Amino acid sequence: MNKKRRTDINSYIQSKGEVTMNELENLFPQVSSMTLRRDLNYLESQNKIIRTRGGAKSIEFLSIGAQEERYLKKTLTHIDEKNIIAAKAVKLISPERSIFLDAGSTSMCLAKMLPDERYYVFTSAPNVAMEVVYSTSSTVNLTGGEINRDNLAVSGAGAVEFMENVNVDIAFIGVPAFDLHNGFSCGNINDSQLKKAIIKRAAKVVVLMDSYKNGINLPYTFARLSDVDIVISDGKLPKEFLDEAKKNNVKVL
Amino acid sequence: MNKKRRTDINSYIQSKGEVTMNELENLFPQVSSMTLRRDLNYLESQNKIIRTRGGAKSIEFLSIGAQEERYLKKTLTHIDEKNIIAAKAVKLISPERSIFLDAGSTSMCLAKMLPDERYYVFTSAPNVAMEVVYSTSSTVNLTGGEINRDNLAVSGAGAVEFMENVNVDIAFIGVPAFDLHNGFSCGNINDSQLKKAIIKRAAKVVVLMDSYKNGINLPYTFARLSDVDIVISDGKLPKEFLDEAKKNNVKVL
DNA sequence: AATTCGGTTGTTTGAAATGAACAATAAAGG
DNA sequence: CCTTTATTGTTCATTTCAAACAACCGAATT
Repeated sequence: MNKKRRTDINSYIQSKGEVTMNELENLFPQVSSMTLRRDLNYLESQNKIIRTRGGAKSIEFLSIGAQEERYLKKTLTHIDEKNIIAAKAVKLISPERSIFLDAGSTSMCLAKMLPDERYYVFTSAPNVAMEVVYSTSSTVNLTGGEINRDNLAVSGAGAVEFMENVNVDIAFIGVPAFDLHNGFSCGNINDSQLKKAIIKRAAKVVVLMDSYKNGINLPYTFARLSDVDIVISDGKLPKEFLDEAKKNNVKVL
Repeated sequence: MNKKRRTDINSYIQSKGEVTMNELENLFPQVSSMTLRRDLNYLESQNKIIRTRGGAKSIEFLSIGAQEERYLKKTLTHIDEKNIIAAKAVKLISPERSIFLDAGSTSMCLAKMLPDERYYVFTSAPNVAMEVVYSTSSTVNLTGGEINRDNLAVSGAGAVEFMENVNVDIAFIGVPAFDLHNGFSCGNINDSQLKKAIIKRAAKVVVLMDSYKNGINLPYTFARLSDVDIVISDGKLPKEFLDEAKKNNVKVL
């Protein structure tokens, strides 16, 4: 079995949403269509895609209902960068640890990549929580409060209080905006307070930030560079950022 | 175009997850397979199902990954009864009200039926919360705490405390078991405490109970018949239950 | 090096599913 | 009652499919 071909086919389908046999045959002229069909069947058995007449569709794509499109758009922008970041982040996690996963599409990416082990997971996002419950054997805790329609985060007074009483080994914080002068900021006061509370409680603070977030300002600063331990990005951050990080003893991956 | 046939086909697919053409042909012997195929294509164009070779699959179902199957099984047992119950329940709800939706598959059914209005929704289930966020314009509040893998309920001390501070006009409580002697009971102490707290805070308490739950005992009683205002069931409850309900001034739908 | 073995890939082939095109039927409107 | 339009049924050529077997590859064993 050619594993690479199968993962290639899968990523192609995941990025395009669907394929036809003809497409695949052009894409992989070296292999026979029977083999491609076998690959599709395999991927279907793994619940990655579903077979249709003359091709296949991505399950990810289908599972996103019409109403979710607004959120979907955000999920899909810069998806490659987010996958890179999440792949780096998942390496920092080991079983039986207590981890916090923020709300947002990058964290969701990370949640999907978690190996099926037992962790103690805290999160403020119901979608992340469900993903972790389903795909790992972890204990999952969710902060309570009102759900923000934009990023699906639960926040508010209750959430802050909840997080003030837990110890986390490693917290993964999504970042809506960063600016050298104002630090990490976001557009919602509740989210900002929750992030602050978590950063205070976490032994290690890891920030997930794709390079498009750099140079943007939002109203509420929740952390400075000096407050975090590791910044994970996609390798396209400018030199000034890297210098400033080094000055603050922050590792950049 | 026969609209009823198409909605029938759709609900059949939604409840079973998938169909084959043969199945449909047996189900609708009056119509030709070409027509059925046309129906499937139509439903696909409406994003209700996706066509496969020799049949179709529910989109809802696909979004449920392999790991979710355990929960899925519960979702699918007695699905008709649950739909009947949810349909009755949704009639009790009007816009701008503050409502509580319990965890569990019956509540999830109810959530899916909510018209797109603005409510103030409180729930202890992240899947219910997401459904309501996506399909209505409501303000959605989630209780915090640990997620129970069996029923996807968030419960624990935090959840109880959270619910003690809110006012709900109408609470829909799912029931795992009922017995004339021990009242409504469930198998988890945390869930039981949360249900108790909600019943205390709700102006009107509505219990969603399919008839299969009658005559079963579980360790933790969270309410007596006299504590609730309305019991919604599927019309298959025994006379003794109805008598007892009348004695306690409980309406049975 | 030759042999064997497990697994993957290619080819042939008959069966199944599909949709186009046209015929039949039902429904709607004058 | 006739005309028009939409839906449904039937036939049929085309496409897609997987079973079965053959060929191939690579690794382990002799």
